[in-house]
Amino acid sequence: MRDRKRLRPRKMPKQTRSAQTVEAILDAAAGVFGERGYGGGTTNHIAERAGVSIGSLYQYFPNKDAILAGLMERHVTDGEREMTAWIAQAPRGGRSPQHLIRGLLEIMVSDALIDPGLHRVLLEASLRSPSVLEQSREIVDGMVRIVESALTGMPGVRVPDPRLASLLATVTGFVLTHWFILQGREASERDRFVEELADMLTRYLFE
Amino acid sequence: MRDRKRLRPRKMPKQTRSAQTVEAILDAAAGVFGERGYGGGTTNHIAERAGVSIGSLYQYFPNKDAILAGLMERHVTDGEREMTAWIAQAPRGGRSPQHLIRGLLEIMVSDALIDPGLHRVLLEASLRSPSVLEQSREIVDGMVRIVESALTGMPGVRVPDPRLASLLATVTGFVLTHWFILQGREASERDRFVEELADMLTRYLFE
Amino acid sequence: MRDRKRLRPRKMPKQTRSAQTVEAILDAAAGVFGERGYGGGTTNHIAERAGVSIGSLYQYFPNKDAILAGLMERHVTDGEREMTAWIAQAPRGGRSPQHLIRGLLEIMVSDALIDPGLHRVLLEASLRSPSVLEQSREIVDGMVRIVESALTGMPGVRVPDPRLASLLATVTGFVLTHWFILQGREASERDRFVEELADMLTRYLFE
Amino acid sequence: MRDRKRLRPRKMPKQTRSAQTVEAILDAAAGVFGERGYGGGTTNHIAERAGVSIGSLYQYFPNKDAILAGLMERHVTDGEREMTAWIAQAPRGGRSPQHLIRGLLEIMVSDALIDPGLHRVLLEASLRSPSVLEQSREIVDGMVRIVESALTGMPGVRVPDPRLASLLATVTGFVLTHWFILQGREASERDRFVEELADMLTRYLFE
DNA sequence: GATGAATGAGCGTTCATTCAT
DNA sequence: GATGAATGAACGCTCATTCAT
Repeated sequence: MRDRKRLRPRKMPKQTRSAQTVEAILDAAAGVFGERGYGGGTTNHIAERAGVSIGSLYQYFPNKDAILAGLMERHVTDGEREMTAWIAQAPRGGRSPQHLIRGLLEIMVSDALIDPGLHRVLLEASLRSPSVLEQSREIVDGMVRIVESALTGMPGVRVPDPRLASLLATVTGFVLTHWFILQGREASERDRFVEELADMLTRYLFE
Repeated sequence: MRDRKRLRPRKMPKQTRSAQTVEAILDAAAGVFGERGYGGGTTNHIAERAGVSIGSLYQYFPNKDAILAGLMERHVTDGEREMTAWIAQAPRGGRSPQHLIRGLLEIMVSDALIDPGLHRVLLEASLRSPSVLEQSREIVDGMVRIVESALTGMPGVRVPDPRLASLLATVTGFVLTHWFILQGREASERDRFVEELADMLTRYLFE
Repeated sequence: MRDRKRLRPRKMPKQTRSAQTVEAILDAAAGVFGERGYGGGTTNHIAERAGVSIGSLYQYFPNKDAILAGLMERHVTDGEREMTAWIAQAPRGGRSPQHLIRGLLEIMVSDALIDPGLHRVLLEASLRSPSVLEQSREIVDGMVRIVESALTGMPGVRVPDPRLASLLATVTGFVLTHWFILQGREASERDRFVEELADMLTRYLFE
Repeated sequence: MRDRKRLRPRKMPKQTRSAQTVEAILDAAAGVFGERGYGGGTTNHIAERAGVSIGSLYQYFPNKDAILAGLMERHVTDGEREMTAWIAQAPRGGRSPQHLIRGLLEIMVSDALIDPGLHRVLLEASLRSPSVLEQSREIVDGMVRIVESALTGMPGVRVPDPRLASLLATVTGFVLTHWFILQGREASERDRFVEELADMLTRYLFE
């Protein structure tokens, strides 16, 4: 219940200046959390780095968790858009399922590589706070729906329950790519790993 | 450097009383961390619940993180033993690879079900603290080795690189089962999910 | 390294309110340390006596030692000003060297008499913490320079090395007066002692 | 009143083994306090370094301060013996007062040089604890008596009040040499300083 | 709206000392 | 006598959050 606080920003900034402030705070928070973790990054650090007063920060975000939620939302939107775009254009190229899947995995990987420190914090947060967990669940659900709709109508699909299969495949892709990034291994290893993962998912989903 | 603090217990308890104290502290910590999270659980809470003074707690554990590490180690030992035992006895029954894999997944699941709250904290900690991450990496490595040795010499293995395949399959099994448990879904769903996961891994590993 | 923490105040108080807060903290610290010693005086005691929250205290002083350093600096500034003023006006009166020296000693004595407990703590601190020792060394250096410039150009000076003599005489005056005060002896004794000390220093410095 | 605890060792060790234990504890305490200061050195450290259990330590010393007092007493006895010996033999050599005084100062200096860290702690303690202050006052009194008896009957003494002069001269010698040592300056400087100090005291005491 | 000084509950941890074994 | 596990009051200090200006 303690964690059920509101996570929405306090005001929907419609004016340019407000939007810029929010953006500056989120940028600063990404940096601070990425470098020092969630517990190690203080709201005062964030405000200072954003160039606003701590009072202003609390005018836009009701509490520290809400900053994290804002970060998560902003971060995830791009990823979803990329995935959708990839799926939409893929059939046109007439490429193999394996190619489709690899492309999705690489979107996830490059997404996580932008700022591994921040990713670690976002994952940590989804374990720590029920409300953030809820949010991350919605994100995964969004991705699952994208994948499910892509699967539907593709030739050679072997799984009897597309919903369950989409869930399993998506979560596997999502969690495994992130797990790998957080290990901090080298780029050469990473390609081998992604390739193998794509192979596993392809064999699972297609005949 | 800050995270490189010693996580080893301060003294190896040789006397019965000491061993009981350590055990009581770990039991209490499992409860406290499981209920309130790592950040929310205080060392004084743990000591109180364990029925020892805070001073005694710090006589056995140099800091809060070390309690978590102790918890992790204790928790993981049982799991590894179970997995090894299962693999050792499986061939005798002449069962299918699918059956072997399902068994391993179920060990992981029941392991995580004992105390989901604690599991959440252990996962969270491995994202938060490099030294705990190191420890969890060793744990996964241990499981990977177990799986790799099981794979070697089994008929019908299709993967060219058993080491990589073991890593991928083990991590997938480990992370996905935990991910699922942490979602708090129902038992009926869970069985379907584990079955599907076993199917995916079997198709990946075997012809 | 542990002792090399910053001792400077955290923020230069520019607003009136802040300056008052800093002043209140220093006043309270003088009282608390004087009564209970450095180790016996807690930062919470100081904050309470100052009528500010412990958080505010730490907004102006990064740690406990810094409060002591602030105290030292504030305390010493007055003393130096008095000594300089005395030396500047002394020649005008055409008084004897003995008179000049007695005056300086009496400034030191009355300085120490304002709050003997605080003086004890300041001396103690300069033995305990290298950084405070550094600060006290600078203070002594300041006094030595004042004395040396006074000595230069006075008639009847017999010492060949004015720098060394100033150091010896100043330290002797400073340390001995403080030592005497800390003995807690009576006022009548004190006058005899200061007189004798002045005699010794005069015979040392002048023909 | 809090500081008026008993500082005497709990038992006068007449048996060899007890005496050895006490000695070992004092040796260990000298090392620990010298290296880490009084506050930084714990009784457990001392016991460990002495090779005895913490329980045994408290069998011989009622509290931490008593260890310091024991250290002070042991340390000072040698110094007094040396000073007495020097004074006793000096007249035989028919040496100058200046020579006598320099010898006394050099005893003090070499005394302090044996372990400057420990000396710092002993001085600090005499500022911190009234009971240790009392003890150090007795020590100084002892030295003053030695000096006074030496002064009596020497030719060329110019001071009218030998008791006061002995006090002033002794304290000056004692405090200044210690002050200088604690500055950590170089040996060459030290000789100049002691010479000058001897000069000052000689001019003060003798015609 | 913006500011930033002020708040204070509560944290992890220490260490002199005791006392059952 | 000797041991060392156990004690627990008390410390310095942090930081999310508020609210008077």
